[in-house]
Amino acid sequence: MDDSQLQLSNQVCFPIYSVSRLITKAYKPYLDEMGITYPQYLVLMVLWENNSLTVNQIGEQLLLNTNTLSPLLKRMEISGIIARNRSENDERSVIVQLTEKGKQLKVNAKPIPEKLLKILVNENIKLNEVLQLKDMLNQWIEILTENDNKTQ
Amino acid sequence: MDDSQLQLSNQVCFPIYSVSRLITKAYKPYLDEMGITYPQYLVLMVLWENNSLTVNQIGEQLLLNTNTLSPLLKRMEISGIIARNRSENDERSVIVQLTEKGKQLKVNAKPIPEKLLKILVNENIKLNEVLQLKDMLNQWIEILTENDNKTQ
DNA sequence: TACATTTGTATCGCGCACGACATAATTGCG
DNA sequence: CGCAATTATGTCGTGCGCGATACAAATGTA
Repeated sequence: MDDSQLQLSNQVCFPIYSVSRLITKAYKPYLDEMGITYPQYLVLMVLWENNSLTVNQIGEQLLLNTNTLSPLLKRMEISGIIARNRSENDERSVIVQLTEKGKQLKVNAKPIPEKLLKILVNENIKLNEVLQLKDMLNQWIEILTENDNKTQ
Repeated sequence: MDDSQLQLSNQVCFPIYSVSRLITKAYKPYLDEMGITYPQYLVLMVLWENNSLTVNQIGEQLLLNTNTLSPLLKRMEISGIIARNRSENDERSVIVQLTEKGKQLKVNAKPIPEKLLKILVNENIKLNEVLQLKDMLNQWIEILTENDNKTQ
């Protein structure tokens, strides 16, 4: 393995880091109108599909721990888009549900994915390349999650 | 364009966000030994190639603004791996340089890229796919940076 | 039934990111 | 030259991410 290949992980990891930040920035103008942030948008996407979830269940889908989610959900509760209630079956669990306002935001959010796609797909980057990328990233999520579990 | 394609941007953006965080986590055990964080590692990589740079020059390479870099560089100065000095030519500029300790860290960092690559490349993800991904991400950086400049 | 263990959530502290804004040095232009 | 505009850096406030830790509820087990 030559030196350029040894540096390859840097040559891939840094672009992922940058693109991730740039994507969040690209979403911002649309999310600002809705009064939410990108991580809050992710939470909403999960809740629009599953009206009622515990904090842990949201965390499993977004790969986030409660030390990130708890304050984030508290902010979302304060802005009136979700409600949090202790489960009656299991007093440890907190049930997160959309408020009417939270449900309504789905309408505002609908045109967002297409707008982003129009930025990301062009004459140089084809749709099928994006699909390939998606599959590869999902494989990396598996690998890296497993690696993370081993390291802990 | 059908509904599944409309959701495609979400299906790509979220994995990028997750993989970015998981990669930072994967680097952590190695960087912890060196007493640095992932963003600080990025700064060091730039400085190992260019012994003396202004804050802005580092920011151009890492796509970070001074409101992120200034406090980050201050922490790196406190931990003794870089030095910051006002330029004599232009009193506005701050010259960032590696200390002896900062230069030494390059030796410790050398084996890291290979370790990461061993995690990221396996029987399912081939090296040439990673190279393809790298090119695509760099194109996205261009597109998204341009988009960001337009929006500002 | 006692008691250790596990589970679900939350708090704390620190280090980013970044928008908004401030300040001083330099540059450009009439 | 004089002064507006630009440039380089920095501060402040807010919102993540996450390791370490706390704590109460539930579970398992002798």
